[in-house]
Amino acid sequence: MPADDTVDALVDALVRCTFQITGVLTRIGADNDLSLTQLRVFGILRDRRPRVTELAAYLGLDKSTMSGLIDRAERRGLLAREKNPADGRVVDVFLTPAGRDLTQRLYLEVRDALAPEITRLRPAQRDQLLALLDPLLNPTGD
Amino acid sequence: MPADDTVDALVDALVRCTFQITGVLTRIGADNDLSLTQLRVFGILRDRRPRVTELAAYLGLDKSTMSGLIDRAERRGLLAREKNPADGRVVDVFLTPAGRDLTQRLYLEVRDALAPEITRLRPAQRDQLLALLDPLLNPTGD
DNA sequence: TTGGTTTAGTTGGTAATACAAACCATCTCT
DNA sequence: AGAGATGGTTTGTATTACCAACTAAACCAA
Repeated sequence: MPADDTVDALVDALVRCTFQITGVLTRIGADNDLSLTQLRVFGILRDRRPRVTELAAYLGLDKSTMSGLIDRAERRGLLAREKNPADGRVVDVFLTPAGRDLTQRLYLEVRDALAPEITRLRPAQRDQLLALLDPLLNPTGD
Repeated sequence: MPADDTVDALVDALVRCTFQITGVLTRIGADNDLSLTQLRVFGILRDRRPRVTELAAYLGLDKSTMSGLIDRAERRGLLAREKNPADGRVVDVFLTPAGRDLTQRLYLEVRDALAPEITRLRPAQRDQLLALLDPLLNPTGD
């Protein structure tokens, strides 16, 4: 692994960018009484209906952690559990209408919070950035 | 604020990128018995010697949270407190040699973990990405 | 079909993270 | 000197997170 200043600078920029966005997300979560982790849960449930273990795997958390997280959100009426009819051991998790509303609101808040930074880029640059982030997100090939 | 699909896609990509990198950082932290927050603490102390409140402000945390964080790391000999000679109320925080070593190792681990993704970009693209991230990080002007 | 194993999820125990409120020490300003 | 502001710690509580132990359901083998 050869020393490469650009790689170093990029690692630095990516990490700082990560913390900056995490800060925004944490703040928006806190405004809605949600932790960052719960925010992620809602993000995942937006277009999925996973079982508990799948959800835990997405988030890199233990099953038991997942149980508690779901408990608390369920008590608040934001999501619900349902036994999987095909396999009695499995519990599916999904958003309630209230949870869906909240998720939508959260998404708009995040969008509005990040928009000022994004619109600092010219439209052509936005497309460029999108194209550059893609290979970082999708480990296609390799 | 007009609807703009590119902005939406970019928000999505940035958030996913954030969680992906957070995952990497969390794993590296865990391998070294450090939480993500502690990782950030070490990152900040790498080239600073802040007072407790400054550190808390950087991280967006309460003073009291900071106290505990520092306590635990201090007990492990990774960082130290020192009364500020100019103002008896203030406590400065800084890395011990052991903490400095650990921080350096962590940095290399992060670098190695992110390098594969980065080297998927051609060198010219890396420079481009760096240039595009810059305005997101530095709210110059506005 | 019965018995052993694996899989899915919950429960209980512990440590770390995080906040708020109360508190002590020090500094600042009048 | 005394009142108020500032910087940190302490205390109490909820959440996050892990591990280990447990229960229920499914699978598999003989």
